[in-house]
Amino acid sequence: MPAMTETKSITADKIASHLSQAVHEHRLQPGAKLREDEVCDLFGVSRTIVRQALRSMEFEGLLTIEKNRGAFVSKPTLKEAQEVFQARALLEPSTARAAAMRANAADIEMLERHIKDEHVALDQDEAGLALKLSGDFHLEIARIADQQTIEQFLRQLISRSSLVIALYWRRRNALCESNAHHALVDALRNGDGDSAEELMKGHLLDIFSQLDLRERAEGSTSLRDALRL
Amino acid sequence: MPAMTETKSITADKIASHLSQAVHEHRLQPGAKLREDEVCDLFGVSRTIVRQALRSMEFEGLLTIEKNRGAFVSKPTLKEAQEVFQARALLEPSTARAAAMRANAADIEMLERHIKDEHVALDQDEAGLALKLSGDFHLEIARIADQQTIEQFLRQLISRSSLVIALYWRRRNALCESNAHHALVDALRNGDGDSAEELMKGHLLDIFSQLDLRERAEGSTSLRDALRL
DNA sequence: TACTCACTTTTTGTATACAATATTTTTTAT
DNA sequence: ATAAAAAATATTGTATACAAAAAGTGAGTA
Repeated sequence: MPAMTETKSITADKIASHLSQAVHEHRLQPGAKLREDEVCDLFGVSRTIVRQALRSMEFEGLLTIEKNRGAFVSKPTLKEAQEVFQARALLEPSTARAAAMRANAADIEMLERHIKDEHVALDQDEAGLALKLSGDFHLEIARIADQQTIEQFLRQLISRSSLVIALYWRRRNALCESNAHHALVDALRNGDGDSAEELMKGHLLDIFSQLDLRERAEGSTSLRDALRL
Repeated sequence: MPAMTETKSITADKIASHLSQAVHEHRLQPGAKLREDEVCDLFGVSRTIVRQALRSMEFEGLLTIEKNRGAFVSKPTLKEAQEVFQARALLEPSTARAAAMRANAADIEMLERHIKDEHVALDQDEAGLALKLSGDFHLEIARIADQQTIEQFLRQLISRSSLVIALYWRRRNALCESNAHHALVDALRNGDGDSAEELMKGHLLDIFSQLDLRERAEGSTSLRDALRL
């Protein structure tokens, strides 16, 4: 259990956070099963805590728990995929506008660092990490907009987006969005709410248009490998 | 707690549902504590199940669980109240539009029954029940629109709205919204998406404008809490 | 009276034991 | 050899026991 060492209090939240990261980075693929005992061994806690973590991930939409069968990484259907991006299209543009009105220098700097990290990840062929960072970028905008309720919904939507992308993304290697993110940061820096809103709208449409609507084959992964523990 | 007799399988969901209903109907007020043992006795299950139920209600925003202190009915702050209605304003109008495009005769009939039940509840001075039914009306529209993701968010938002209303509602006895609901049903029946969207937008603004935005005097048990912080 | 400190009781947090269900393996019959 | 049935194993679901923390109680003191 290398990574998880000697942090005295391993809480359900931390376990959920680790597992979520693995799902976001596509090290745990949709359909993968998370056995309770296995997670217990990896983190050194009892099933009580692990079950809390899994349950919270179910609420976020990352896992689907089937009674008496266990917890599996969710496999969003096509309809769910569409709904996720429809919901994002309703929430994010106006949030971007609000963020443009509130962003300060520190916010802008943080966003730029985000984009830079994303580039680094892509250069190192860490597509999963880049995807995670890209999602965080969107969350960061909600944080800047100071809209906690929407941020909370967005967290769920972005989690599900990650699953959708794992299942339906057309070109695995080309995550070309950094341009859009750059333009968004420019709009925020200039306090240009109109542009920010429009750019976000277009950006979401752009992502959605790159999804492949056919059903995808499954992949299976070892839990231990996926977590790199 | 009349109903919970006999049923062989008392699941966490059912407990959460019962408790949620009580919160929605304002029989359980914001700040009220839900002791685990008490709920156990009421429903005749172990704490394991009760804790699941409480946890799920926390995710929905109905409860706030404080470590080592217990579960309390949430007390949304003013900012949260505003955020809830801002989020609803983003999600519900376009959902109403979509519903207008899809509603069939059975849907319309169900909505009309809803309104009728609401009237009956008001006539019998069951303001809490009327409020619950009013929330369900909004959820029903999301169901008709066939937008499960948005429906799920709306469920949380309406739950929180109920708490907001418990804390910030101006005139306790006048829940005058049935007119707005009637007009909405008309628009849905006519398949008039534009009207449905506009009516919903206005309806939400109307509700929000009836909230009292001053901080509320604390209720019975909360003095000790206030001093503590 | 008002306050504090120690002690007792109550309540929540976690681990574990046991029960119920699902899965896998073995056995048996055709 | 294949397929069905049965046993064995593995995994999840629930209850309970114990630990840790908070809340409550009361004696003692200024």
